[in-house]
Amino acid sequence: MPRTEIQNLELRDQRREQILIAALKVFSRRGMAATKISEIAKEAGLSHGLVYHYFKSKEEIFTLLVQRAAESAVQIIEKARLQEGTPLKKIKWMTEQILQGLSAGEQILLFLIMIQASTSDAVPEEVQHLFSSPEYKSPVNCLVPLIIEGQQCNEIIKEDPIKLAVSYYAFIQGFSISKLQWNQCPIPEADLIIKIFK
Amino acid sequence: MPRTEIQNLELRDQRREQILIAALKVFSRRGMAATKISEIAKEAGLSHGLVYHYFKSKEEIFTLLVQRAAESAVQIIEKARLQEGTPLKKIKWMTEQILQGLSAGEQILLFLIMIQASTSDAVPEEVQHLFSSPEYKSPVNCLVPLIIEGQQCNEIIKEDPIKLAVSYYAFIQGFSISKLQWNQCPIPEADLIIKIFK
DNA sequence: GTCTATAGGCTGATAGAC
DNA sequence: GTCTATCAGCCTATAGAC
Repeated sequence: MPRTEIQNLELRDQRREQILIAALKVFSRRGMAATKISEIAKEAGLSHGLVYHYFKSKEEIFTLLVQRAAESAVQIIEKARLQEGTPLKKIKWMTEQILQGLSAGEQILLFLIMIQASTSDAVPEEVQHLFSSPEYKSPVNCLVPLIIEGQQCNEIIKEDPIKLAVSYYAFIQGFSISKLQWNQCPIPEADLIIKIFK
Repeated sequence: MPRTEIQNLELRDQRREQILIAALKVFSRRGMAATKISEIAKEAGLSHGLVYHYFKSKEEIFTLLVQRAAESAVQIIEKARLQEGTPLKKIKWMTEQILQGLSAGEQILLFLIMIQASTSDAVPEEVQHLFSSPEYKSPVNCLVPLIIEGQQCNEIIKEDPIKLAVSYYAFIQGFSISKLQWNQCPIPEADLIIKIFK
């Protein structure tokens, strides 16, 4: 009995996801240029030919993953804003979520691919456009309003909010890297980072 | 009149340095794998053949640069220890030096190549050995004694010194990346970072 | 849908002329 | 010391069998 249309569509999505997850793993450790399609295929447990059946090119896969990572970076901030409590409480909550996510899982891989995508020149044009486009909501920009709110209720020090946002995000990105450099490295409590706002 | 032996040696060193500086520029923006020898040659203003006259391979150039970067990372900490004042004053002085160095010059390029070398799997074996060898003095390890000193004179909070060192270094690395992502990004004062020690 | 075989292009590295 | 021409190997992407 042949597969139904719906089953085929499900299989298709499943395979695509399988390849994307494998690609995320390899890209985040080796970078876009050094990653070979054969490595992605091997990680996903299928032939390299099949990868090209589901995706047009290596660049397409990379770009897709970067878009996802960018979305998820902004999402966590949006989630924080919906949280109960004062602005600083929201930031603390978010920091806890992020630090926890860094400890395990693929959350850290999304961070790493974002760092690679935004710091390397050796990425597809589409990715470069993504970051330079005016619509692009950078995590720093998303964070600024929350910081200003905190300043208005005297919870956060009266310092240039952009400077504070950049510093905060630098911390987060720095930790992702530290974790990669030294997998067992101790993770600080959210309070330690929050100090920069006081 | 032919060149003397000494002039030849000078020329040789000069050319090597010229190539190394060009390579640092390209590597730090494109990574080890995505960098082509022809790009290094072009940046240095000479033919690709000549690069191979001075260096055995692309990997050799990359490894050399990483070694330099590793040395310079530790050097700044050593310099700080020789400074006058209390431990926290020394750390503050060092932070000012680093933040200033990030603003311009090739100091930031050394940071970036260190980050690449220590976070990517796509680097020469020698580089991987460098970081995993027991003799390797990581910046975090070099910083710990200074932090402990500060704790002993009640200048620094009684928190796991390794955790503090990791956090400090995470910030520094994170900031290098932020600078690359957004060249005009505001630079915080050293005091803002020092807060994590209080 | 999935695989294997292979074309085509690019790049690291070398050889040899000047 | 410096350059240009060239080789050899690898990797992306495709074609075609099952």
